[in-house]
Amino acid sequence: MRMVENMQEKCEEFYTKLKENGYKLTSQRKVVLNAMLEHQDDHLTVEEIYQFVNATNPEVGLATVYRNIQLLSDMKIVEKLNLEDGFTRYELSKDGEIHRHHHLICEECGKVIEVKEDLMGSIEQCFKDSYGFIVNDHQAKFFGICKDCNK
Amino acid sequence: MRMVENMQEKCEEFYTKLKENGYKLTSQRKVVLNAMLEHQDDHLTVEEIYQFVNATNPEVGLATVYRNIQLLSDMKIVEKLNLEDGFTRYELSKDGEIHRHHHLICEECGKVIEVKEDLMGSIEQCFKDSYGFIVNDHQAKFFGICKDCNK
DNA sequence: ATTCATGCAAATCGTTTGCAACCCA
DNA sequence: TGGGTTGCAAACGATTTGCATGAAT
Repeated sequence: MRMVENMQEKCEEFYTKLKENGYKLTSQRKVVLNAMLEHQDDHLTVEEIYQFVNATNPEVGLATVYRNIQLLSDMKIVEKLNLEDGFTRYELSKDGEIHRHHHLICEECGKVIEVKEDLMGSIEQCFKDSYGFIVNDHQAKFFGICKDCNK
Repeated sequence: MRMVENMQEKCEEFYTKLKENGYKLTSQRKVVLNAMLEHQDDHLTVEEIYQFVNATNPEVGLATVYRNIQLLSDMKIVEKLNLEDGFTRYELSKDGEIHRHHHLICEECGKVIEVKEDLMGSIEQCFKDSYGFIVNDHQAKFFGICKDCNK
C-alpha cells in the first residue's frame, strides 16, 4: 500500500514540476518514471532503464531515455549515483530526505547498502565552524566489508 | 624545505613500489610523477597533466600519461577524484592519511577546499554497530557555499 | 498553430588498446 | 638479451546533438 501511495505521489510530483517548468507530459516520460518506480531499491544504469522501457515500449529510443532520466534528475525525482564501477547509475529519491543518503559498498561481494540515517550533522557543523562553509548537500560512499562477507 | 623532502619521499616511494612490482623506471614515469609533485594542491585532469608533461617533454604521448597516472593511482601515490564537473581528476596523496580526505565544493565559485581532519570515526563505528559493515576507506564530498561567497 | 519532444544516426569525447619499435634491467 | 614500455592511431563506449517528423497544449 505504501508503495502505491508513493508511486502516485512521485507521479504527481513529476507532472506538477513538468508543468511548472513548461515541459510537456509525454508517454515516454511516464514510461521512464515508471521504470524507476518499479525498481525502487535498485541502482540502475541508463542501459538497464532502457531495457526496462524497451520491454514494454520498443519504440522509445535510447536518447530519449538519456534525456528524460536527466530531466528526472534535475527535478530531484531521481538521484544520479557513481558507485565507482564505471557506470552512471540512477535511483529513485527517497521521500523526506533533505540530503542524499550514503552508500556502503562491499569490496568483497559488491553489495550496496543504503544508509537511511544522515549522521553528518556534527561534521557539517564542524565545517561551518572551521572553514565557514555552509553545507547544502553531500555525497558519501564507504568502502569495506559487509556483514555477510565478514565471516 | 618540507616540500622538497616530501618530493624526495614520494619519488623514492614510487621507485621502490615500481621495483617491488616488477615495473621499470622510465623517464616518462618520472616526468608524470613530477608533474603531480609540482602541483601538490591542485586537482588535475589527465589533459592538464598531459599539458604539463608536454611542456617539457613533447615526445610523451597522452596514452602514456593515462597509463602512468593509473599506475600512480594503483600505488596510492595519487588519488583519483570525481568532483562532479565531468572530469576525472587526480591529486597527490597526502602523507600520513589512512583514509581519503574530504572535499568541500562551493556551488557558487567552484572552489574546492581540502579537509585534513578525518571526522568519520564515529559514523563508521555506527555502521559497524548497525549494519555489521567494516569501513576500509571512504569518499565524501560536501556541496555548499564557502566563506567568501557567503557574504 | 505553436512549441516542445522524439527517433535516428552521426558526432563527440574521454579513455583504452593493438602493435611495432624501443629501452630499462 | 628479453620483457615491460612507449607512441601512434585506431577502436571503444557512454553520452550528446542535429534535424526532420510527430505529439502535446
